Amino acid sequence: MSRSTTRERIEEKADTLFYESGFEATSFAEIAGAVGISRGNFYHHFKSKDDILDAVIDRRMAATQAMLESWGTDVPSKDRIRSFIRILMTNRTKIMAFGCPVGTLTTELTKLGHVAETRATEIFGLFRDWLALQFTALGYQDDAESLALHVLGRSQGIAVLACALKDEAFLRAEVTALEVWLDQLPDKSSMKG
Amino acid sequence: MSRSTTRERIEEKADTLFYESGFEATSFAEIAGAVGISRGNFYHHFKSKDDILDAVIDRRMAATQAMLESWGTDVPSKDRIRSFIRILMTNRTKIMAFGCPVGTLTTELTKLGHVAETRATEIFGLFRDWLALQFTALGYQDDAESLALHVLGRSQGIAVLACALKDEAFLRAEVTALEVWLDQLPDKSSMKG
DNA sequence: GTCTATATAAGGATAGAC
DNA sequence: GTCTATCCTTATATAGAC
Repeated sequence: MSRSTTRERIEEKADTLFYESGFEATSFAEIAGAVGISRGNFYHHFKSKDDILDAVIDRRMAATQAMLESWGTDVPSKDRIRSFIRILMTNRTKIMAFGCPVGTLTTELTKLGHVAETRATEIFGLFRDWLALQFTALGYQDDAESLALHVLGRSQGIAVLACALKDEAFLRAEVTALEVWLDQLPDKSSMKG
Repeated sequence: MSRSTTRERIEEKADTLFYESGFEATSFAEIAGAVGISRGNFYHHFKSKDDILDAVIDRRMAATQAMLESWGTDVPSKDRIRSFIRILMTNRTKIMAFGCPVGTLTTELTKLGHVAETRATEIFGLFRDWLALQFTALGYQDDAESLALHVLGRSQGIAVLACALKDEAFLRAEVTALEVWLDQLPDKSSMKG
């Protein structure tokens, strides 16, 4: 039973700062200040800024995996998809302030031409594959991936615009619209052969 | 008949670089290099980096206005909305490489806590108001703004995900889906009273 | 209006004492 | 494992010659 290590605390604060201020705009000084250590100590735990970015992406991958698993396998597939859509509501305050952590990071890394872009995009891959699994379970074997990307795309659009316009009413209305779309999608899983 | 001034050429190159590399990651040296002038000359035309950002936003506002006007008033409203949706197809190469210029700039400025965020968001406002006008013309007086934001949101989502995944098939499929949604929206403009 | 030279600050990264 | 001190580079911005 160990309390969190310095390395973990650095990852944690960097994760938050990268999300709220962006990767490039976040300096070592700010991370060090947030953790409460000196800049020099920093390099005992990470060898470069790219190194900590890798660690943050690892963290987010693991957190995403854990979240998807927490939504279980014993509930109806539509309820699991609904859990995904509801993230927008649960995290609405942060989303309206800073956008979606996944979308905004990949966008930034793309513009920077950063090598970690590919790894950041893999977080989208986790959501896509998990959603595709749910749509497959609903009987949409051939369209599972398109449907997964549709839900993912709609969610990203809601996050971008809700953040730009600081419009919670828009966010709520679009989440409801997406849930209605899901409700109306026929469950084909019982139709065999 | 004057050829483009140095100031105009700076705005032009800065506009492109801010889009492709991001505002913060773009240095004066890069802009100066692209224009073919020295860094010192720069400050004869703009007093700061924020000053050029203002000019770039002005440019984009004007370009947006001009584009919306170019779509005319003498064609059916649905065709005008379709013109908006088709931007995603027309600009698909750039969108898949760098995302939507409006969405990515507002997102970045939000994270930077930059004062120009509000002005950048006004570009979304131009699209929203113009789209709302078209939906009003279709007879959706009460829902015009929600419908406008729905189209704007869907478009932003398509841009973010197509860029992250570099997936043109996804972009094409979602543009088609949005056009189908528009086609199926009943024209209520003839029902008076 | 354009240039070179320079001021000033900040950021990433390293060395070495404790 | 943490600190202070320092190096190197880059960035914004200014001064002043041409």
